[in-house]
Amino acid sequence: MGRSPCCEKAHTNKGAWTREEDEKLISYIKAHGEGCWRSIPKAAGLLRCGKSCRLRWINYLRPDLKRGNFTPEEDELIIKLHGLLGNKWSLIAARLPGRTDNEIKNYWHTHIRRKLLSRGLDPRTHQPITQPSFATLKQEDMPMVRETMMDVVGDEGHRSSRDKDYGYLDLNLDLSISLPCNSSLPEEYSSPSVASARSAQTLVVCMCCHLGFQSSDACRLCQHIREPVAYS
DNA sequence: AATCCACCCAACCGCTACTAC
DNA sequence: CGTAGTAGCGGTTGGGTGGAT
Repeated sequence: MGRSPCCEKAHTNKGAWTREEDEKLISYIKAHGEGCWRSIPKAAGLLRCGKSCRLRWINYLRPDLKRGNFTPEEDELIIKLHGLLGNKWSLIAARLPGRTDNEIKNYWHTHIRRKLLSRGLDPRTHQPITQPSFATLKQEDMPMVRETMMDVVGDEGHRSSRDKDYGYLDLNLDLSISLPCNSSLPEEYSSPSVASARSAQTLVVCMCCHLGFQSSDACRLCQHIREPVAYS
């Protein structure tokens, strides 16, 4: 059983918004707030689906949007945040006041990707294209890496309590993540895939240590490794 | 002047997460 | 606990625009 459509497609406009539609949406939201998007089109007298209204408001009509070119500082911040968060455009946008996820996503694909490539960096991994990188890791390696990452980032994209305590994103956003490589690693970190990463001489950095949280109780790796990881 | 092509960006689509019942 | 409705997210598309030929 499929889901019912979000709106009556036969009676909705599609495509570019007109000035009149914009004005109707703006005046309605100014008067009533952002409430229930599904009901807004009818209430505002628009022949659009709620989804379309939401996108139009968030990406274009919101009064707090900062239009215009990205500054070099914003560029660098986007690059660093993307290195940390990946394609989580909404999380990246949350740290760039006045910018939308859609805007950042477009800007990434049109400008920053090329900028990274020109620097010899893989836009997806942020690693030098000639060196072993995330892209070389096997799929089965990813859950542990992801879990380690989530230990620091927290869920729902909000700052975790540790994040609040340390304000880590303001300290160091130039992150690199890899699999552990240490003879004292517990068995769970001694899988064949880890061994293969070692043999590839991948640069191994515990994210918590890299961020300056040595021996943090929050880090599962640090719970096992009380000595600093030997960097290659 | 006409055509082609690459680029940009607004908007759409499909999916997932969340919430209420 | 399962289902349905809704909001939000990320990937993709397509129209507009400007430069090159």
